[in-house]
Amino acid sequence: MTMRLRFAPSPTGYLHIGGARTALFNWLLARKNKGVFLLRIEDTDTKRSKPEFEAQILRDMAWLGLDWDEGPGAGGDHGPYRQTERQGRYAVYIAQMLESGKAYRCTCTKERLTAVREAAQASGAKPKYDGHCRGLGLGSDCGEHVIRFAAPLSGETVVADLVKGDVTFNNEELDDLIIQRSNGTPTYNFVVVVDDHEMAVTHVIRGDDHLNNTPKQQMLYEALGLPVPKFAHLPIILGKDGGKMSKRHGDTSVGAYREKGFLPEALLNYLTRLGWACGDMEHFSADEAVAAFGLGGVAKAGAKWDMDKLSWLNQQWIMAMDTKVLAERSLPYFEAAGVATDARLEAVVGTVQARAKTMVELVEAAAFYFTADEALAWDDKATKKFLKYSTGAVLRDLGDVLEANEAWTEESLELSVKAFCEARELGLGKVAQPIRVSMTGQKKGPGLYEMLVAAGKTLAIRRIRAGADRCPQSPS
RNA sequence: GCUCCCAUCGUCUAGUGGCCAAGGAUGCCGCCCUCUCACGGCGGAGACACGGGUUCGACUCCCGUUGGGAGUACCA
Repeated sequence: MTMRLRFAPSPTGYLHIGGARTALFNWLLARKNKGVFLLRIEDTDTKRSKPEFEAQILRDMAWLGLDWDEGPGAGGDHGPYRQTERQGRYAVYIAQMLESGKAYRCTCTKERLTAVREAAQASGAKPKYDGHCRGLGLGSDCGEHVIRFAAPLSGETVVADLVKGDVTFNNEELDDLIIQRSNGTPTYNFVVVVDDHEMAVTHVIRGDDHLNNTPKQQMLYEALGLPVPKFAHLPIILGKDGGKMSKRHGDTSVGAYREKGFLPEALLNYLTRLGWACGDMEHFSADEAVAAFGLGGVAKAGAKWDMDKLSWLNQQWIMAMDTKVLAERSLPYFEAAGVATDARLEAVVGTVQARAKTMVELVEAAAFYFTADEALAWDDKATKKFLKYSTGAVLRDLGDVLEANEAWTEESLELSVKAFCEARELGLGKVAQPIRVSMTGQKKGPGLYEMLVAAGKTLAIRRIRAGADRCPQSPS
Protein backbone atom coordinates (compact mmCIF):
# COMPACT_ATOMS: atom_id res chain seq x y z
CA MET A 1 0.00 0.00 0.00
CA THR A 2 1.47 3.33 -0.97
CA MET A 3 2.09 5.76 1.79
CA ARG A 4 0.06 8.92 1.40
CA LEU A 5 0.98 12.02 3.33
CA ARG A 6 -0.40 15.49 3.34
CA PHE A 7 0.32 19.02 4.31
CA ALA A 8 -2.80 21.04 5.05
CA PRO A 9 -2.09 24.74 5.45
CA SER A 10 -4.67 27.42 6.09
CA PRO A 11 -4.34 30.33 3.71
CA THR A 12 -4.76 32.84 6.50
CA GLY A 13 -1.20 34.09 6.28
CA TYR A 14 2.16 33.43 4.70
CA LEU A 15 3.93 30.09 4.96
CA HIS A 16 5.82 30.25 8.19
CA ILE A 17 8.86 28.35 9.28
CA GLY A 18 6.96 25.89 11.44
CA GLY A 19 4.54 25.05 8.66
CA ALA A 20 7.39 24.64 6.23
CA ARG A 21 9.05 22.16 8.54
CA THR A 22 5.84 20.17 8.91
CA ALA A 23 5.51 20.12 5.14
CA LEU A 24 9.15 19.15 4.82
CA PHE A 25 8.92 16.14 7.10
CA ASN A 26 5.84 14.91 5.29
CA TRP A 27 7.60 15.40 2.00
CA LEU A 28 10.75 13.65 3.16
CA LEU A 29 8.82 10.63 4.34
CA ALA A 30 6.77 10.52 1.16
CA ARG A 31 9.84 10.69 -1.05
CA LYS A 32 11.74 8.24 1.10
CA ASN A 33 8.98 5.66 0.79
CA LYS A 34 8.04 6.40 -2.81
CA GLY A 35 4.70 7.56 -1.49
CA VAL A 36 2.42 10.41 -2.39
CA PHE A 37 2.66 13.90 -0.96
CA LEU A 38 -0.50 15.91 -1.25
CA LEU A 39 -1.47 19.42 -0.45
CA ARG A 40 -4.85 20.33 0.92
CA ILE A 41 -5.90 23.92 1.45
CA GLU A 42 -7.92 24.37 4.62
CA ASP A 43 -9.66 27.57 3.71
CA THR A 44 -12.87 27.19 5.64
CA ASP A 45 -12.13 30.19 7.80
CA THR A 46 -13.67 32.52 5.26
CA LYS A 47 -13.02 35.59 7.33
CA ARG A 48 -9.26 35.19 7.38
CA SER A 49 -8.53 33.10 4.28
CA LYS A 50 -7.32 34.91 1.20
CA PRO A 51 -6.40 33.65 -2.26
CA GLU A 52 -3.19 35.73 -2.14
CA PHE A 53 -2.05 33.79 0.88
CA GLU A 54 -2.69 30.52 -0.88
CA ALA A 55 -0.67 31.69 -3.85
CA GLN A 56 2.16 32.75 -1.57
CA ILE A 57 2.17 29.44 0.26
CA LEU A 58 2.30 27.54 -3.01
CA ARG A 59 5.09 29.76 -4.27
CA ASP A 60 7.16 29.29 -1.12
CA MET A 61 6.64 25.53 -1.12
CA ALA A 62 7.82 25.40 -4.71
CA TRP A 63 10.78 27.63 -3.90
CA LEU A 64 11.83 25.22 -1.18
CA GLY A 65 11.58 22.38 -3.65
CA LEU A 66 8.74 20.69 -1.78
CA ASP A 67 6.80 19.50 -4.77
CA TRP A 68 3.41 17.93 -4.26
CA ASP A 69 1.88 15.11 -6.27
CA GLU A 70 -1.72 16.05 -5.66
CA GLY A 71 -3.31 19.34 -4.80
CA PRO A 72 -3.80 22.78 -6.30
CA GLY A 73 -1.96 23.00 -9.56
CA ALA A 74 -1.05 19.33 -9.53
CA GLY A 75 -4.38 17.60 -9.99
CA GLY A 76 -4.99 14.19 -8.47
CA ASP A 77 -8.04 11.98 -8.27
CA HIS A 78 -8.84 12.54 -4.61
CA GLY A 79 -9.86 16.15 -5.05
CA PRO A 80 -11.02 18.75 -4.81
CA TYR A 81 -8.14 19.84 -2.61
CA ARG A 82 -9.65 23.01 -1.23
CA GLN A 83 -12.00 22.54 1.66
CA THR A 84 -14.37 25.25 0.52
CA GLU A 85 -14.88 23.14 -2.58
CA ARG A 86 -15.62 20.07 -0.52
CA GLN A 87 -18.45 21.40 1.61
CA GLY A 88 -21.08 19.17 0.04
CA ARG A 89 -19.24 16.00 0.99
CA TYR A 90 -19.48 16.39 4.72
CA ALA A 91 -23.27 16.24 5.01
CA VAL A 92 -23.45 12.52 4.32
CA TYR A 93 -20.99 11.78 7.08
CA ILE A 94 -22.88 14.00 9.49
CA ALA A 95 -26.10 12.22 8.55
CA GLN A 96 -24.47 8.89 9.16
CA MET A 97 -23.35 10.01 12.60
CA LEU A 98 -26.85 11.22 13.43
CA GLU A 99 -28.50 8.05 12.19
CA SER A 100 -26.19 5.75 14.07
CA GLY A 101 -26.73 7.74 17.24
CA LYS A 102 -23.07 8.76 17.34
CA ALA A 103 -24.11 12.39 17.15
CA TYR A 104 -26.98 14.46 18.44
CA ARG A 105 -28.50 17.89 18.08
CA CYS A 106 -27.85 20.42 20.80
CA THR A 107 -29.70 23.64 21.39
CA CYS A 108 -27.72 24.90 24.35
CA THR A 109 -27.05 28.60 24.29
CA LYS A 110 -23.61 30.08 24.44
CA GLU A 111 -24.49 31.60 27.78
CA ARG A 112 -25.29 28.21 29.24
CA LEU A 113 -22.12 26.73 27.79
CA THR A 114 -20.03 29.44 29.34
CA ALA A 115 -21.71 28.95 32.70
CA VAL A 116 -21.12 25.19 32.59
CA ARG A 117 -17.50 25.69 31.65
CA GLU A 118 -16.90 28.17 34.40
CA ALA A 119 -18.56 26.01 36.99
CA ALA A 120 -16.44 23.03 36.00
CA GLN A 121 -13.29 25.08 36.09
CA ALA A 122 -14.15 26.48 39.49
CA SER A 123 -14.49 22.99 40.89
CA GLY A 124 -11.14 22.02 39.43
CA ALA A 125 -12.58 19.68 36.84
CA LYS A 126 -11.86 19.69 33.16
CA PRO A 127 -14.08 22.28 31.49
CA LYS A 128 -16.27 20.30 29.18
CA TYR A 129 -19.78 20.13 27.86
CA ASP A 130 -22.08 18.47 30.36
CA GLY A 131 -24.07 16.46 27.84
CA HIS A 132 -27.28 18.35 28.53
CA CYS A 133 -28.85 17.63 25.14
CA ARG A 134 -27.27 14.23 24.67
CA GLY A 135 -30.30 12.21 25.75
CA LEU A 136 -32.94 14.54 24.44
CA GLY A 137 -33.25 13.01 20.99
CA LEU A 138 -33.78 16.41 19.38
CA GLY A 139 -35.02 16.28 15.80
CA SER A 140 -34.22 18.51 12.86
CA ASP A 141 -37.18 20.65 13.87
CA CYS A 142 -35.59 21.76 17.11
CA GLY A 143 -34.68 25.19 15.85
CA GLU A 144 -31.22 26.64 15.81
CA HIS A 145 -28.82 23.93 16.91
CA VAL A 146 -25.37 22.51 16.57
CA ILE A 147 -24.53 18.85 16.15
CA ARG A 148 -22.34 17.22 18.72
CA PHE A 149 -20.37 14.02 18.71
CA ALA A 150 -21.65 11.58 21.32
CA ALA A 151 -18.20 10.68 22.52
CA PRO A 152 -17.53 7.57 24.58
CA LEU A 153 -18.01 8.42 28.26
CA SER A 154 -15.61 5.93 29.73
CA GLY A 155 -12.57 3.90 28.87
CA GLU A 156 -9.47 5.30 27.34
CA THR A 157 -8.15 6.18 23.93
CA VAL A 158 -4.58 5.33 23.07
CA VAL A 159 -2.85 7.22 20.32
CA ALA A 160 0.00 5.14 18.96
CA ASP A 161 2.16 8.07 17.98
CA LEU A 162 5.13 7.31 15.77
CA VAL A 163 7.26 9.93 17.47
CA LYS A 164 5.97 10.13 21.02
CA GLY A 165 5.03 6.53 21.54
CA ASP A 166 1.69 5.46 23.01
CA VAL A 167 -0.19 8.38 24.51
CA THR A 168 -3.17 7.49 26.64
CA PHE A 169 -6.15 9.75 27.16
CA ASN A 170 -8.92 9.10 29.61
CA ASN A 171 -12.20 9.36 27.69
CA GLU A 172 -13.81 11.12 30.59
CA GLU A 173 -11.56 14.06 29.87
CA LEU A 174 -12.81 14.41 26.34
CA ASP A 175 -16.13 16.09 25.72
CA ASP A 176 -18.86 15.98 23.15
CA LEU A 177 -17.30 18.26 20.62
CA ILE A 178 -19.32 20.16 18.10
CA ILE A 179 -18.99 18.65 14.65
CA GLN A 180 -21.40 20.97 12.89
CA ARG A 181 -22.00 24.61 13.68
CA SER A 182 -25.40 26.20 13.93
CA ASN A 183 -24.84 27.68 10.49
CA GLY A 184 -24.59 24.18 9.07
CA THR A 185 -20.85 24.05 8.42
CA PRO A 186 -18.78 21.24 9.88
CA THR A 187 -15.91 21.98 12.24
CA TYR A 188 -12.22 21.30 11.92
CA ASN A 189 -11.88 18.08 13.88
CA PHE A 190 -14.65 16.50 11.88
CA VAL A 191 -13.55 17.79 8.54
CA VAL A 192 -9.95 16.61 8.83
CA VAL A 193 -11.17 13.14 9.58
CA VAL A 194 -13.42 13.06 6.55
CA ASP A 195 -10.87 14.66 4.26
CA ASP A 196 -7.98 12.53 5.37
CA HIS A 197 -10.12 9.49 4.82
CA GLU A 198 -11.39 10.55 1.43
CA MET A 199 -7.89 11.47 0.38
CA ALA A 200 -6.71 8.07 1.59
CA VAL A 201 -4.09 9.60 3.84
CA THR A 202 -2.17 6.85 5.58
CA HIS A 203 0.07 8.92 7.84
CA VAL A 204 -0.82 12.17 9.51
CA ILE A 205 2.32 14.07 10.39
CA ARG A 206 1.78 17.41 12.00
CA GLY A 207 2.86 19.68 14.81
CA ASP A 208 2.85 18.81 18.46
CA ASP A 209 0.03 21.25 19.01
CA HIS A 210 -2.37 18.77 17.45
CA LEU A 211 -1.58 15.92 19.79
CA ASN A 212 -4.48 16.85 22.04
CA ASN A 213 -6.86 16.78 19.07
CA THR A 214 -5.83 13.33 18.06
CA PRO A 215 -7.88 11.24 20.50
CA LYS A 216 -11.01 13.13 19.42
CA GLN A 217 -10.26 12.48 15.79
CA GLN A 218 -9.43 8.88 16.49
CA MET A 219 -12.80 8.40 18.17
CA LEU A 220 -14.46 10.03 15.20
CA TYR A 221 -12.80 7.59 12.82
CA GLU A 222 -14.09 4.79 14.96
CA ALA A 223 -17.60 6.24 15.16
CA LEU A 224 -17.64 6.52 11.39
CA GLY A 225 -16.29 3.02 11.01
CA LEU A 226 -13.26 4.26 9.15
CA PRO A 227 -9.70 2.95 9.36
CA VAL A 228 -7.50 5.11 11.56
CA PRO A 229 -4.36 6.48 9.92
CA LYS A 230 -1.00 6.47 11.66
CA PHE A 231 -0.08 9.60 13.53
CA ALA A 232 3.22 11.32 14.18
CA HIS A 233 3.52 14.57 16.07
CA LEU A 234 6.57 16.70 15.56
CA PRO A 235 7.97 18.94 18.26
CA ILE A 236 7.39 22.56 17.44
CA ILE A 237 10.00 25.16 16.67
CA LEU A 238 10.58 27.65 19.44
CA GLY A 239 11.99 31.13 19.56
CA LYS A 240 15.36 31.90 21.08
CA ASP A 241 13.79 32.39 24.52
CA GLY A 242 11.99 29.07 24.44
CA GLY A 243 8.61 30.59 23.78
CA LYS A 244 6.51 30.29 20.70
CA MET A 245 8.36 31.48 17.65
CA SER A 246 7.17 34.97 16.86
CA LYS A 247 8.20 38.18 15.22
CA ARG A 248 10.09 39.07 18.37
CA HIS A 249 12.64 36.43 17.47
CA GLY A 250 13.15 37.59 13.94
CA ASP A 251 11.53 36.54 10.72
CA THR A 252 9.00 33.76 10.81
CA SER A 253 8.04 33.53 7.18
CA VAL A 254 9.75 31.51 4.51
CA GLY A 255 9.41 34.46 2.16
CA ALA A 256 11.40 36.71 4.45
CA TYR A 257 14.30 34.30 4.43
CA ARG A 258 14.26 34.19 0.66
CA GLU A 259 14.33 37.97 0.54
CA LYS A 260 17.19 38.10 3.00
CA GLY A 261 19.24 35.92 0.72
CA PHE A 262 18.98 32.49 2.21
CA LEU A 263 19.16 29.67 -0.28
CA PRO A 264 16.35 27.13 -0.31
CA GLU A 265 18.95 24.38 -0.05
CA ALA A 266 20.31 25.87 3.15
CA LEU A 267 16.93 26.57 4.69
CA LEU A 268 15.80 23.06 3.88
CA ASN A 269 19.04 21.65 5.27
CA TYR A 270 18.68 23.62 8.48
CA LEU A 271 15.00 22.86 8.89
CA THR A 272 15.61 19.16 8.43
CA ARG A 273 18.39 19.12 10.96
CA LEU A 274 16.27 21.04 13.45
CA GLY A 275 14.52 18.25 15.28
CA TRP A 276 15.97 15.41 13.27
CA ALA A 277 19.39 13.87 13.29
CA CYS A 278 21.24 11.07 11.59
CA GLY A 279 24.55 10.67 13.35
CA ASP A 280 26.83 13.58 12.61
CA MET A 281 25.29 14.62 9.29
CA GLU A 282 25.21 18.41 9.18
CA HIS A 283 25.54 19.65 5.63
CA PHE A 284 23.41 17.63 3.27
CA SER A 285 21.22 17.98 0.21
CA ALA A 286 17.53 17.24 -0.03
CA ASP A 287 18.32 14.00 -1.83
CA GLU A 288 20.70 12.95 0.90
CA ALA A 289 18.10 13.83 3.51
CA VAL A 290 15.50 11.74 1.71
CA ALA A 291 17.85 8.79 1.61
CA ALA A 292 18.66 9.04 5.31
CA PHE A 293 15.30 10.14 6.65
CA GLY A 294 13.14 8.21 9.06
CA LEU A 295 10.71 9.06 11.82
CA GLY A 296 13.01 7.25 14.21
CA GLY A 297 15.46 10.11 14.04
CA VAL A 298 12.91 12.75 14.97
CA ALA A 299 13.48 14.42 18.32
CA LYS A 300 10.70 14.55 20.90
CA ALA A 301 11.63 17.90 22.38
CA GLY A 302 11.06 21.30 20.86
CA ALA A 303 14.00 23.02 19.19
CA LYS A 304 14.99 26.64 19.31
CA TRP A 305 15.53 28.59 16.15
CA ASP A 306 19.19 29.54 15.79
CA MET A 307 19.99 32.19 13.21
CA ASP A 308 23.73 31.74 13.66
CA LYS A 309 23.66 28.16 12.58
CA LEU A 310 21.31 28.87 9.69
CA SER A 311 23.70 31.60 8.53
CA TRP A 312 26.65 29.29 8.77
CA LEU A 313 24.86 26.64 6.73
CA ASN A 314 23.83 29.20 4.16
CA GLN A 315 27.44 30.27 3.81
CA GLN A 316 28.46 26.66 3.39
CA TRP A 317 25.97 26.30 0.58
CA ILE A 318 27.08 29.52 -1.06
CA MET A 319 30.70 28.45 -0.93
CA ALA A 320 29.98 24.99 -2.25
CA MET A 321 28.01 26.25 -5.21
CA ASP A 322 29.46 26.42 -8.68
CA THR A 323 30.44 30.05 -9.21
CA LYS A 324 28.64 30.31 -12.51
CA VAL A 325 25.43 29.03 -10.98
CA LEU A 326 25.85 31.29 -7.99
CA ALA A 327 26.28 34.25 -10.31
CA GLU A 328 23.05 33.42 -12.11
CA ARG A 329 21.18 32.95 -8.89
CA SER A 330 22.51 36.21 -7.49
CA LEU A 331 20.94 38.19 -10.32
CA PRO A 332 17.57 38.80 -8.63
CA TYR A 333 19.37 40.02 -5.52
CA PHE A 334 21.49 42.47 -7.49
CA GLU A 335 18.34 43.65 -9.14
CA ALA A 336 16.54 44.07 -5.84
CA ALA A 337 19.47 46.12 -4.57
CA GLY A 338 19.38 48.30 -7.65
CA VAL A 339 22.87 47.24 -8.74
CA ALA A 340 23.32 46.80 -12.49
CA THR A 341 25.71 43.99 -13.31
CA ASP A 342 27.69 43.28 -16.46
CA ALA A 343 29.83 40.60 -18.09
CA ARG A 344 32.26 40.60 -15.15
CA LEU A 345 29.60 39.12 -12.87
CA GLU A 346 30.92 35.57 -12.65
CA ALA A 347 34.48 36.71 -11.94
CA VAL A 348 33.19 39.24 -9.43
CA VAL A 349 31.05 36.71 -7.62
CA GLY A 350 34.04 34.40 -7.42
CA THR A 351 35.91 36.99 -5.36
CA VAL A 352 33.18 37.40 -2.76
CA GLN A 353 31.83 33.86 -2.65
CA ALA A 354 33.56 32.97 0.62
CA ARG A 355 32.74 36.34 2.13
CA ALA A 356 28.98 36.26 2.30
CA LYS A 357 26.60 34.50 4.62
CA THR A 358 23.62 35.46 2.50
CA MET A 359 22.92 36.49 -1.06
CA VAL A 360 22.17 39.96 0.20
CA GLU A 361 25.60 40.13 1.79
CA LEU A 362 27.08 38.83 -1.42
CA VAL A 363 25.53 41.69 -3.33
CA GLU A 364 26.72 44.17 -0.73
CA ALA A 365 30.23 42.79 -0.93
CA ALA A 366 30.24 42.93 -4.72
CA ALA A 367 28.46 46.21 -5.27
CA PHE A 368 31.64 48.27 -5.47
CA TYR A 369 32.58 46.58 -8.75
CA PHE A 370 29.47 47.89 -10.39
CA THR A 371 28.58 51.17 -8.77
CA ALA A 372 29.72 54.44 -10.28
CA ASP A 373 32.97 55.81 -8.84
CA GLU A 374 31.22 58.74 -7.26
CA ALA A 375 28.64 56.46 -5.67
CA LEU A 376 31.16 54.36 -3.75
CA ALA A 377 30.41 54.03 -0.06
CA TRP A 378 33.41 55.52 1.70
CA ASP A 379 34.43 54.36 5.11
CA ASP A 380 35.88 57.47 6.75
CA LYS A 381 38.12 55.52 9.06
CA ALA A 382 39.55 53.58 6.16
CA THR A 383 40.20 56.74 4.19
CA LYS A 384 41.92 58.41 7.09
CA LYS A 385 44.06 55.47 7.89
CA PHE A 386 45.15 54.40 4.43
CA LEU A 387 44.85 57.41 2.14
CA LYS A 388 47.40 59.72 3.65
CA TYR A 389 49.55 62.44 2.16
CA SER A 390 52.43 60.03 1.66
CA THR A 391 50.19 57.49 -0.02
CA GLY A 392 49.29 59.82 -2.84
CA ALA A 393 52.60 59.50 -4.65
CA VAL A 394 52.69 55.76 -4.05
CA LEU A 395 49.29 55.25 -5.61
CA ARG A 396 50.08 57.57 -8.51
CA ASP A 397 53.26 55.68 -9.34
CA LEU A 398 51.55 52.38 -8.82
CA GLY A 399 48.92 53.42 -11.30
CA ASP A 400 51.65 53.89 -13.89
CA VAL A 401 53.28 50.59 -13.06
CA LEU A 402 50.02 48.72 -13.34
CA GLU A 403 49.08 50.47 -16.51
CA ALA A 404 52.18 48.89 -18.00
CA ASN A 405 50.97 45.43 -16.99
CA GLU A 406 49.64 43.95 -20.20
CA ALA A 407 48.73 40.48 -19.03
CA TRP A 408 46.52 41.62 -16.12
CA THR A 409 46.43 38.24 -14.49
CA GLU A 410 46.66 37.47 -10.80
CA GLU A 411 50.19 36.14 -11.24
CA SER A 412 51.51 39.09 -13.21
CA LEU A 413 49.81 41.58 -10.92
CA GLU A 414 51.34 39.97 -7.90
CA LEU A 415 54.77 40.22 -9.53
CA SER A 416 54.20 43.86 -10.43
CA VAL A 417 52.99 44.87 -7.01
CA LYS A 418 55.68 42.96 -5.14
CA ALA A 419 58.44 44.34 -7.34
CA PHE A 420 57.04 47.80 -6.71
CA CYS A 421 57.05 47.24 -2.96
CA GLU A 422 60.62 46.03 -3.00
CA ALA A 423 61.82 48.95 -5.06
CA ARG A 424 60.18 51.35 -2.63
CA GLU A 425 61.12 49.28 0.39
CA LEU A 426 57.49 49.21 1.42
CA GLY A 427 55.71 46.38 3.16
CA LEU A 428 52.97 44.84 1.06
CA GLY A 429 50.42 46.04 3.57
CA LYS A 430 51.44 49.63 2.96
CA VAL A 431 50.47 49.23 -0.66
CA ALA A 432 47.70 46.69 -0.65
CA GLN A 433 45.43 48.50 1.75
CA PRO A 434 45.57 51.86 -0.04
CA ILE A 435 44.71 50.05 -3.25
CA ARG A 436 41.84 48.28 -1.56
CA VAL A 437 40.47 51.47 -0.11
CA SER A 438 40.79 53.19 -3.47
CA MET A 439 38.99 50.36 -5.19
CA THR A 440 36.24 49.73 -2.67
CA GLY A 441 36.08 52.68 -0.31
CA GLN A 442 36.39 50.10 2.45
CA LYS A 443 39.25 48.56 4.36
CA LYS A 444 38.06 45.03 3.86
CA GLY A 445 37.31 43.11 0.75
CA PRO A 446 38.43 40.41 -1.66
CA GLY A 447 42.05 39.43 -2.13
CA LEU A 448 44.03 42.14 -3.88
CA TYR A 449 44.95 40.41 -7.13
CA GLU A 450 41.72 38.58 -7.70
CA MET A 451 39.94 41.84 -7.08
CA LEU A 452 42.01 43.74 -9.63
CA VAL A 453 41.45 41.05 -12.23
CA ALA A 454 37.73 40.83 -11.61
CA ALA A 455 37.35 44.60 -11.65
CA GLY A 456 39.12 44.91 -14.96
CA LYS A 457 42.11 47.05 -15.84
CA THR A 458 40.25 50.20 -16.80
CA LEU A 459 38.29 50.48 -13.59
CA ALA A 460 41.25 49.47 -11.46
CA ILE A 461 43.65 52.09 -12.88
CA ARG A 462 40.98 54.75 -12.71
CA ARG A 463 40.13 54.06 -9.08
CA ILE A 464 43.75 53.81 -7.99
CA ARG A 465 44.43 57.21 -9.55
CA ALA A 466 41.28 58.62 -8.03
CA GLY A 467 42.50 57.23 -4.73
CA ALA A 468 45.73 59.14 -5.17
CA ASP A 469 43.76 62.31 -5.77
CA ARG A 470 41.74 61.62 -2.69
CA CYS A 471 44.83 61.67 -0.52
CA PRO A 472 45.71 64.99 1.13
CA GLN A 473 47.81 66.87 -1.38
CA SER A 474 50.04 68.46 1.23
CA PRO A 475 51.48 67.24 4.52
CA SER A 476 49.31 68.41 7.36
C1' G B 1 -6.99 25.08 37.29
C1' C B 2 -7.33 20.48 34.37
C1' U B 3 -5.29 17.13 30.38
C1' C B 4 -1.23 15.88 27.32
C1' C B 5 3.93 16.33 25.75
C1' C B 6 9.07 17.31 26.81
C1' A B 7 14.07 17.72 29.61
C1' U B 8 22.52 16.02 27.32
C1' C B 9 27.39 22.00 26.34
C1' G B 10 24.40 29.12 25.18
C1' U B 11 22.00 26.58 20.62
C1' C B 12 21.09 22.02 17.28
C1' U B 13 22.20 17.25 18.56
C1' A B 14 24.97 11.81 19.06
C1' G B 15 24.04 8.47 22.86
C1' U B 16 18.61 2.81 23.22
C1' G B 17 22.55 -0.34 30.72
C1' G B 18 28.97 -1.20 30.68
C1' C B 19 32.54 1.08 24.28
C1' C B 20 31.10 8.02 27.94
C1' A B 21 36.66 10.71 32.97
C1' A B 22 29.79 12.03 27.40
C1' G B 23 31.09 12.60 20.71
C1' G B 24 29.93 16.12 16.52
C1' A B 25 28.11 20.89 14.71
C1' U B 26 27.24 26.00 15.64
C1' G B 27 28.43 30.13 18.57
C1' C B 28 32.41 32.08 21.81
C1' C B 29 37.91 32.53 23.04
C1' G B 30 43.18 31.77 21.56
C1' C B 31 46.96 30.49 17.93
C1' C B 32 48.31 29.69 12.73
C1' C B 33 47.66 31.14 7.50
C1' U B 34 47.68 36.31 5.56
C1' C B 35 47.56 42.60 1.85
C1' U B 36 42.30 43.50 4.85
C1' C B 37 37.90 40.77 5.68
C1' A B 38 36.38 36.15 5.00
C1' C B 39 37.65 30.99 4.04
C1' G B 40 40.73 27.15 5.98
C1' G B 41 43.82 24.61 9.87
C1' C B 42 44.92 23.74 15.07
C1' G B 43 43.70 24.24 20.22
C1' G B 44 40.47 25.84 24.47
C1' A B 45 36.31 26.82 27.78
C1' G B 46 31.34 24.65 27.77
C1' A B 47 26.14 19.78 29.28
C1' C B 48 23.69 14.47 31.22
C1' A B 49 17.76 19.81 35.70
C1' C B 50 17.12 17.74 40.88
C1' G B 51 15.80 13.68 44.33
C1' G B 52 14.64 8.78 45.06
C1' G B 53 14.61 3.86 43.40
C1' U B 54 15.81 -0.79 39.91
C1' U B 55 20.74 -2.98 38.77
C1' C B 56 27.04 -5.77 39.88
C1' G B 57 26.74 -1.14 36.87
C1' A B 58 22.91 4.24 34.98
C1' C B 59 22.98 9.92 30.44
C1' U B 60 20.40 5.57 29.21
C1' C B 61 14.85 1.88 32.89
C1' C B 62 10.85 3.31 36.87
C1' C B 63 8.69 7.01 40.35
C1' G B 64 8.50 11.90 42.19
C1' U B 65 9.98 17.15 42.15
C1' U B 66 11.21 21.29 39.38
C1' G B 67 11.29 23.71 34.84
C1' G B 68 9.52 24.45 29.80
C1' G B 69 5.81 23.68 25.95
C1' A B 70 0.91 22.50 23.95
C1' G B 71 -4.30 21.99 24.39
C1' U B 72 -8.61 23.26 27.04
C1' A B 73 -13.56 27.63 21.05
C1' C B 74 -19.91 27.13 17.00
C1' C B 75 -10.33 28.80 14.83
C1' A B 76 -7.70 25.66 12.05
